[in-house]
Amino acid sequence: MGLARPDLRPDPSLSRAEMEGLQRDIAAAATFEDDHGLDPAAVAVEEATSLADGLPPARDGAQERLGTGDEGSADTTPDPDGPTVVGVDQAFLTDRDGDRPDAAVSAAVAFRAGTVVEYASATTPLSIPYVPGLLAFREGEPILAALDALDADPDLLICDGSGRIHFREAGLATHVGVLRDVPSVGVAKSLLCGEPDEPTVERPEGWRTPVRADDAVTTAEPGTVIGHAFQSRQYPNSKRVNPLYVSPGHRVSAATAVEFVAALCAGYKLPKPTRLADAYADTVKRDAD
DNA sequence: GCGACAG
DNA sequence: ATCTTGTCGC
Repeated sequence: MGLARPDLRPDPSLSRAEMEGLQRDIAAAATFEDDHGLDPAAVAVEEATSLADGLPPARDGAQERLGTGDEGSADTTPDPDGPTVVGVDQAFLTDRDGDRPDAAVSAAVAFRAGTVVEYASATTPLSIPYVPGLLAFREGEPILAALDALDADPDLLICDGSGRIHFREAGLATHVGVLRDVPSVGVAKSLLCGEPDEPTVERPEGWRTPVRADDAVTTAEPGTVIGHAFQSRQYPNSKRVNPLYVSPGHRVSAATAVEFVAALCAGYKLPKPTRLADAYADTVKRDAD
């Protein structure tokens, strides 16, 4: 599957102003409404049962297909032809004294009927530094490379970062979703911009509140709902867990984006596709040492 | 000029 | 994001 919008693909030599202009074009091409035909219940993963949450062995190849689910058991509604949800995340190799070039290890983990069906990864040299608001220019290409290494065709992408919760409504999830024209959702662990309707501290599991555009969001009317703060996990006692900030990437509404994430967290803070992609990227990274 | 800012 | 061991709690 190639790019749906090659005209919106960033050139590595863009100036900052040009990157921001491209983000406005990407936001204009994005759809923040439901256009996927997916039912959150159909993408749900099994609730955490025991300690059976392992990873497969990281092999030399860039990808690996699994014939049968190797984690958990698809006892409820084992629909082999159900929608494919893909989680993407990255690990980084930093340049300690010129030993090796800076690089990103991107991992994509595909789920169907609540279980893993494929792992893929790609290692990409990094040139652009991290700049708040321009994350997609650093991580977008590496993520697309990992998706290229995946045989599965994603029906929904779960990205680690913001989507519509962004200065120009074009965060990482929106960037990747629009370029591939795949429904996508952004899941961030901290808030880039916007204002939650209510304070988010010490909320019970399952709690959520809208995040509205504030003055920092230059492309939306102030007050527009651009995402949600969502308490995916909380402990009865002791330490408190921070909420997630969920926002539409492309072809998903703010309300449905939270429903997808709620169906994918299964008792953990992060969606399972994200957790496994994170762990797989780390595994591949370690093997590179 | 300062603040504030996903990963 | 990354540099890093143990440790407290469910």
